[in-house]
Amino acid sequence: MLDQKLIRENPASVEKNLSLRGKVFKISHVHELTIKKREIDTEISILQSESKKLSKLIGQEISRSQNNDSLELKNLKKKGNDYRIKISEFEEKQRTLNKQINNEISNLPNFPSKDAPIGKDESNNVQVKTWGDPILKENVKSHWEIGERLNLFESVKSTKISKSRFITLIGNGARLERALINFMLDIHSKNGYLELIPPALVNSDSLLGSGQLPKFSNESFKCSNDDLWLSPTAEVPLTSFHRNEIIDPKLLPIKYVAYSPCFRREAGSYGRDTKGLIRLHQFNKVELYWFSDPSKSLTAHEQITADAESILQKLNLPYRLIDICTGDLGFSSSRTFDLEVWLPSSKCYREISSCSNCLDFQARRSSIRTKIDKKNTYIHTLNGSGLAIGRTMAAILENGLQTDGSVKIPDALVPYFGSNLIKCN
RNA sequence: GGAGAGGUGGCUGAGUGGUCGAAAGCGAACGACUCGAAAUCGUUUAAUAGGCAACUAUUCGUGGGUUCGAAUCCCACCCUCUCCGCCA
Repeated sequence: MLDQKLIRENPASVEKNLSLRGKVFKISHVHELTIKKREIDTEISILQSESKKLSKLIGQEISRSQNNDSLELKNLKKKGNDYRIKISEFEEKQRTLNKQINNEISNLPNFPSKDAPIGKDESNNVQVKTWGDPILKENVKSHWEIGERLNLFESVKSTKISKSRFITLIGNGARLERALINFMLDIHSKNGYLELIPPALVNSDSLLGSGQLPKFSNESFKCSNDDLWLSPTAEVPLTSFHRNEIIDPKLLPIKYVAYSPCFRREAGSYGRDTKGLIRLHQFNKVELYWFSDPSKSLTAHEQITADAESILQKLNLPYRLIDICTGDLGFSSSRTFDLEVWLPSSKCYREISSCSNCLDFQARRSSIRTKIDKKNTYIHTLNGSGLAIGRTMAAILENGLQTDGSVKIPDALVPYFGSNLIKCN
């Protein structure tokens, strides 16, 4: 959520900042509404003040005179009634205005950071660095072919259970998934993150707080009988874990690592990544999350990204770091570094982690503050996948494929998986 | 799902129509006493919006309503707790 005061006082700078996203944002309408609201607020405040004084006077009058039916009292009450009617008229207007303003502002995305590369879409993203040596061989089997051959997962049967884009993990596939989750949780815990397993169902306020609602209701699954949604990412429950709180500054930064299943409708992605583990309606993810002192979120952003990278390095998976350009930034983010892992079969890097600094955007939506110099100040929130489990498995299968069709398990994962090889039957 | 109880400031908890934004206690901060500390005493101690400030307004789960005036009365909803039932 952008600062309403800023919209009211400096609409030009708001439009200018938003336009970095490569689209035109017209905020003149909200701007007018905020000014109107301000006038009405003042008007109401004055009326209430007078009405309050009058009520006190009536109270004093009654206790003094004992005559509850005097003409004077009747006149005073009549006057008070006039106030009440007038005030309720203004309040009606105020309610409508508030609704309109909230609607419009909660649909506005965060400002891109000044440090983010300027660009229109993903083609303008900037590669910052690469790590490891990508395998460049012809005819490398895709991870779904490998998985099918080794009987690690099953998608056709899963459409019976649910529909397309769901998967059932089997045997070593299930075990590898479990090993990856434990491995990542352990590493991050050792690095100072507190482990959480949050609810997988979240209410509308939670989705609003982290920025998935109101704009992206189409991208999450909704429970029809309740105000509950299947959480698309642990970022949602983690943000709301501290919603409506004022956090003791001594506790900052708060760092959480959370395992959670993630559910996404993937509307509009028909025909893309239809096979394998890359794009599913349900997938597992280990998420990193920081509540940071506002003055320290830039270094926090570097740290959270490095923490996500450390998993790829320990698994010895080649990857690159991408600085997302202003036009490709997610709704709540001011700056995002994507980690993309090398997939030999498609000879390209695929997103496996997204590390974002949302500054005070989510904190304002969720009302999460801390005391700085005795003033309540919105904290900064950062999130990063550390990592998406399914995509990590895909990368391990393709990068670890041996000439005999077996798959080598990265050394660091062996203690978790219990074997250094997935053999062909 | 059935029956009951309840949601008040950082916490405990009083308050059933009129200076109640709210007693009291705890906690916290500051000061006095002390070489220092404990104890004691004194003062202070909610948030939000607007304003440079004085101040004004709002907020007693949420949203409506009654009234000149609502923490207090009415309606709806949400949540929590206890017991029973069901259940991993």
